[in-house]
Amino acid sequence: MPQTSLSSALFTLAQSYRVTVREAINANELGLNALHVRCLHIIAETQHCTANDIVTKTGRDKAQIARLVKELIKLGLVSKCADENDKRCLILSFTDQGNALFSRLEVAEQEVDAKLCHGLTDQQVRDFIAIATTMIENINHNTP
Amino acid sequence: MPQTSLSSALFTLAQSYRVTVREAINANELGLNALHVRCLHIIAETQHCTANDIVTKTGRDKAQIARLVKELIKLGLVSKCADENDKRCLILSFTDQGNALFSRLEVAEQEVDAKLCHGLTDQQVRDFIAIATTMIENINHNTP
DNA sequence: CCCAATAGTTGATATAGTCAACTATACACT
DNA sequence: AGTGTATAGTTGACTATATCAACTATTGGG
Repeated sequence: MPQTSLSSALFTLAQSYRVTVREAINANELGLNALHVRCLHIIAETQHCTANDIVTKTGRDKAQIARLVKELIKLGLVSKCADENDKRCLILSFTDQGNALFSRLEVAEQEVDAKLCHGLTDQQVRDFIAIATTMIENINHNTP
Repeated sequence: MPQTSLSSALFTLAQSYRVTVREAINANELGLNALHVRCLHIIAETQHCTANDIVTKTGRDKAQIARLVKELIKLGLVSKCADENDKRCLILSFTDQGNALFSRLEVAEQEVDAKLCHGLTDQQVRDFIAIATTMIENINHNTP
């Protein structure tokens, strides 16, 4: 299955990636999808993370994020509580269960990443991410 | 919007790419989505292309492809006719209209690609595609 | 002729993403 | 104070994408 053009490489990779993550995650019986996982990461790495932080960092529709967060809460992984200073903001944080699961997730992810990067040097992976980031910026910046 | 991990770079890029292609295509009033476009490319580059060729090259569900092809036919871009030797196989080919549209599409795509690759050298783009291709192979090969 | 395999189609359903309207709070201002 | 505007989040309705399973038609092999 040779890949020639940029668009088809991108499209195929995205598709394969989604499928693989889903498999890895289903295999781990977590009942989460790739976007759930991204949310968990963002919550983990953001100090008093709000739903809006997730919206800006993912570029997704806020309705989608709202529902996603609701699911995470329903699953008992995340809890929200209103910010002292601004009651509009609902700060998201992990429950104990969430923390435990996140550790497991990190392991699963490392496996996917390792599989993905097999045969590539660290430098290649870094370059790849850098170029992808440039492309993302190119797309987002001048959307006329 | 800084991108750190491989997974988030990939995921964001795929999302942005889909949105951009859709915009470019809607802007060109073609009424096609990114997967339609991939199908057209595959039909263009494959000698007596069948629906099944598209399935294997895209990795998508055959039901999805069947409906997609049906749409392309309904739009008058593609026609199918049974293979002489094997009447199960329906060979897909462009109509005149399809050919005309495909040319327009190529122009639109080049614009998206150019936008995406702005500020990157040819070598970087080539490397990027090569690495993406390796990743795709890594994912597809040993799916246990 | 019967059987397993293959190409494609279809229906039902699930998942993901989008749009617009809405509530509630916050902040700025005169 | 009260009024307007911006922001955070929620919800409903909808469209688009993707997946599964059952089905038909055809093929090639015993």
